[in-house]
Amino acid sequence: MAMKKKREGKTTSKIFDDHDHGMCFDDAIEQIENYFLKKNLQFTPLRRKVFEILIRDHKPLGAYEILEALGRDGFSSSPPIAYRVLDFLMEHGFVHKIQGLNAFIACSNPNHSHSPAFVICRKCEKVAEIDEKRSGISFARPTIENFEVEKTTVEMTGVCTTCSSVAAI
Amino acid sequence: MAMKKKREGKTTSKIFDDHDHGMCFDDAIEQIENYFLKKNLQFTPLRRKVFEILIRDHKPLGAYEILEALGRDGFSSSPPIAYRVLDFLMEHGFVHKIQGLNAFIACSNPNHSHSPAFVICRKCEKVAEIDEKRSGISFARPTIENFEVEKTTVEMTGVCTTCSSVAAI
DNA sequence: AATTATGGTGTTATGTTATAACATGTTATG
DNA sequence: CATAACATGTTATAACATAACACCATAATT
Repeated sequence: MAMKKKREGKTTSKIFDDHDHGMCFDDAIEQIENYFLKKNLQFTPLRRKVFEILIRDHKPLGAYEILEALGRDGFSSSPPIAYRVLDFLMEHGFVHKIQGLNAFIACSNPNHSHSPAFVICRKCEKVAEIDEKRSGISFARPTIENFEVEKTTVEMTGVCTTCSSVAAI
Repeated sequence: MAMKKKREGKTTSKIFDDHDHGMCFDDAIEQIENYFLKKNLQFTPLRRKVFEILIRDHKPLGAYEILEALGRDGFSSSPPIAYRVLDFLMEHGFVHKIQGLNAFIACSNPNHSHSPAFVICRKCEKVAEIDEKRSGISFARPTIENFEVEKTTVEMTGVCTTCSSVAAI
């Protein structure tokens, strides 16, 4: 059984790590707890674990990678388990799907805009979530005649400076 | 064997059909022929057929739907056939992949911007390709510090007025 | 002309991602 | 208590995609 690809990063460009990860982790957990409490939603052990797996790695993980991690931690690891929890967390904005990678990532700033954009390095597969202001682009809920936009997906694929400085491909 | 979903449209909102399809078809074929000629690329029967299937239906088709159509027309219908041709046509900008649907669509305006945006009705699954000016959003090749953007994916999912006027879900 | 390289297509097998359908337990509500 | 709503578990399978290798045609090289 061969693995398709590795999702491993090397060192990173600035855009990918301009934050204090310890704080990010604690903050994120606290935020999601508060949110669930306020909304009367259950932050069950399974949901917590899935979110922790994602926020801990702080990188996009495929559903089956999450399942493996769940299995290692004593949870069930049949596919629907992951997909259901991921759907739930996505509904509430704490997880996003990176379409270009078929992978999932914890939201960097669940308080902020809910029209995030992602910058994806196709070499190291690191992903940065940016908001409108930072990206210099405007895309949230544009007005389209005869159409009600509910969700906007923006993904920018390319190469980070760290990877481009390493080798040419 | 159950089908997952149908990709069938009903009547449409303006944004989805503001063009003359007969002209669109002929134009598109002519454009791609000229392009291939100019670039010294082979517009083989298989490539032509795949493009025709897509431009004829003028809606997103899954790779396996394309394969079925190829099979009906006497071509091989094993998966790599479709994926290879689709990759080729995408490289040259005549086909786009709709990430949100895992489907492929012929490019509406191969001459224009190569940073298209797509408007996708989640009910009828009709897709419209729009360019920056029309969408009122700006996204092509934005400048991101420490990152070289190569490709930008923009997909707006929602409900078209035709579908929203039919029923509430 | 023979040789080698390149490009396009065909085929088998398998990898990877995602969902349907149904079962079981648990908590909230009438 | 009954029942509804929600959360998780399980089996099976659908849907999407690629690896690896085979074959043939045409072009470039010797």
